[in-house]
Amino acid sequence: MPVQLLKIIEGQSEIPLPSHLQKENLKHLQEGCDHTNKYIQGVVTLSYPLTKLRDGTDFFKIVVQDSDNLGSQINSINVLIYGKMAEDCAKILHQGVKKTTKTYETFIVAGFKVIKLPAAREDDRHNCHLEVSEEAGSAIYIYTKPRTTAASETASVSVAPKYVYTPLNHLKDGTVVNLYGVVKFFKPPYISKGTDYCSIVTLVDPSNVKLTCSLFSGNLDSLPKIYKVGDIVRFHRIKIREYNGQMQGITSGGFASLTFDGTVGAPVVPRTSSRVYTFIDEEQKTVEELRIWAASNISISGSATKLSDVQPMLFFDLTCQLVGKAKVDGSSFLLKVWDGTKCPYRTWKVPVEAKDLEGEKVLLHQLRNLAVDILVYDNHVQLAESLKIGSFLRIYSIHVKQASADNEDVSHMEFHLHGGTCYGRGIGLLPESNPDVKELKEFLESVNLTDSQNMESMCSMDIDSTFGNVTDLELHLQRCQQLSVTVLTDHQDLSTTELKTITNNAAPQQYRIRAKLRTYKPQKLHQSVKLHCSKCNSLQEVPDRDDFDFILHGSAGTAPNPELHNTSWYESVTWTTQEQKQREIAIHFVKHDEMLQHPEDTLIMIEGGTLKEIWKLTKKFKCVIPVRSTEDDLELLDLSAPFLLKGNVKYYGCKQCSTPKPMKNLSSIAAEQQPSWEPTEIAQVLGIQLLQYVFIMKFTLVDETASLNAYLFDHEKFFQIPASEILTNNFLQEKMQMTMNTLCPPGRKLGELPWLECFIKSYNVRGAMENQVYYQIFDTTIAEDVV
DNA sequence: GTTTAGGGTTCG
Repeated sequence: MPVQLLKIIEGQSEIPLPSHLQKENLKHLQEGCDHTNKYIQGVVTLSYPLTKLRDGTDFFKIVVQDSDNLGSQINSINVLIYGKMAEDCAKILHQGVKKTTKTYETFIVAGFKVIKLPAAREDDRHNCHLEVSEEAGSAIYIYTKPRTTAASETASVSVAPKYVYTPLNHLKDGTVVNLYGVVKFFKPPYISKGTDYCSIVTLVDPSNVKLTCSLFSGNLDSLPKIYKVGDIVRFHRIKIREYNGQMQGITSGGFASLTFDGTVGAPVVPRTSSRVYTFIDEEQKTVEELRIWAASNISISGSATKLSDVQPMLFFDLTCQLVGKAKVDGSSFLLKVWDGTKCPYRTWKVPVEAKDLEGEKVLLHQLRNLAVDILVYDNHVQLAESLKIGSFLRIYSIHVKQASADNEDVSHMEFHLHGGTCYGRGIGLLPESNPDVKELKEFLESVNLTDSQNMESMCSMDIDSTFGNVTDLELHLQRCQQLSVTVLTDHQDLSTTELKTITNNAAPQQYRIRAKLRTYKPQKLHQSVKLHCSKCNSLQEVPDRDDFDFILHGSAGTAPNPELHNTSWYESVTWTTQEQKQREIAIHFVKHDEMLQHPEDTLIMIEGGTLKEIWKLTKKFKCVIPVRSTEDDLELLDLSAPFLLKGNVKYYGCKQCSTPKPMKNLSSIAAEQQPSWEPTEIAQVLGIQLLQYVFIMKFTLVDETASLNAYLFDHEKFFQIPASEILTNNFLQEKMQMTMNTLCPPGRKLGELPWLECFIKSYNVRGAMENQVYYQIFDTTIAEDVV
């Protein structure tokens, strides 16, 4: 960038220094300190002729004296100016010298690099010198006093210092800094609600401090070209502000960035839009060091998903080629993409009119079994419309949703890119030079399209080979340093025990361990939910809806007994259905203070209802208890059926340990000041031993010394998801699946699995022949940032 | 010259 004369100011008033700059005393200058927000002020006591270095760079040397500290022993410093700036500076200074005495020049420099000289000086010069070189950024201000010239002027010239980079734990509010960081999270550039593109980037560095930056630019190209978590960025002139008690970065004037692949060993080639940037050996070293740090401190999960690997109820990032696109309606847009692999599930086809579909018809036909439809919504539509057929994309956080259409008996997979930018949801355009694109292109070219009948044999590229360049050092660091995906909720003072020691010891004992989750059972997570009786310690499967339906059918044969209707504590309504086989239904509304309550506060008992009817009633009423009539009282159904339905949860009682009591015991709860209708309380008055929903899983844990199987027995604490709600809540199922994918990412080598810190206890189980030692995980939970 | 967003998944 050419050097510019930025400002000429009349009069003697203030020098227009940026507010973040602070004056630095010469004696405080030290090599290696961050002087990004400091300036040195003095007078130019000596200037040498402008010369050229051997490589043709202009070079200008001056001596600056700190006039406020003349008495100080060291009050001068050499300032070396390189490049176009040297030329401009020489011009201004020498012009000034002609008009006046040189000591009238006030010289201010900011954004310099402090270089320590090899030997101590004998004179009054500083034992460091300042280096400033050519590039946009920091500045030199030269101020000429008015009495010496008719029109005094302050000239500011852009100067490139050798940049100083601030670690993320040293950021201060209101400063403008240069920094390096590893990308921990990012949102690819999207169109903001203002006038610019926006990209959100969260960085970390070895100080382990995070910084989230909001980057804005009207020019897409000037935002950092980040393609994946783990990329390394260098930001110049980012403004630091405090927001909600945390530092935040935001683009300021002159913001510039470089982005590097974060892979250890990959060439250090910056991605940037600016044609001119500084990049020297020292900076290459910084990038390489950050890569090694990141390899063991940043988890890169889910980055390698291919269409052949997708699982329902998951969000994933897909690197793919665009082969078709179509407008669907105002708020959604269709992208047809492929990555050469075949999705193992039936995938949906979004109906669009042929005339609206853009793309090569022949290719689209050839790829009919390989390309998938991704429907993008809302804010992503505009970007999607602008994409060119054939381009390579990374689509972030696609939602895989299992669904079935009314006219289909088999479910299919849908791919949605929902509106908003949560979790980095968005579309990124990858250049052909991207290594992942090169690999993908090669793979796509190897796909034989005439073989489309035999697509099932096609699988994703060998994941091991993708990670082939993981060095021994990196593996070692991973073993030593990687942050755990689980955390302990107690006993933090206990030290870690190796698995081999544990398997050699007698039970019972408690241990803290650090291990990786090699595999777990059941893989189908819904199968991990069981019912547990805390009294007899039995476990049973959660009855399915057919069991309940069967019991309801059986009890429908018993007609409601009219003598039991309308008592002191409930009001009854009955009717007969108009179906072919008539059915009598009675609903008993439990009263409070002899009054009926709002439905959402009311417990009802129902006789003769079907599964569907009962389910509908649970939506409206606080609690539903299915009952049947006997000669002299209402009673619960068989305990294979839920004795209570509340919200989404069916509550069951233990057949062994329950001794059902009369329903009228409920009236004691109804008489409470504000009946809460807690399932535990209802169970208690009805003589029911309540069964608890639990997750039971078997974790195969390994460390460097051994492997052992530990059971997870969890109501809610480990996953932070209530086991009681997982079966009826699609969202929670997805959350649990994602948690397990983080703990045990599919298709990874052992070295790439994250660490888990857990407590386990060993215990003996008496078998017919001998004792067996089992292990159970306890006082452990998923780390906060995992899901 | 200011604003945008300010990470933490879902209407479809």
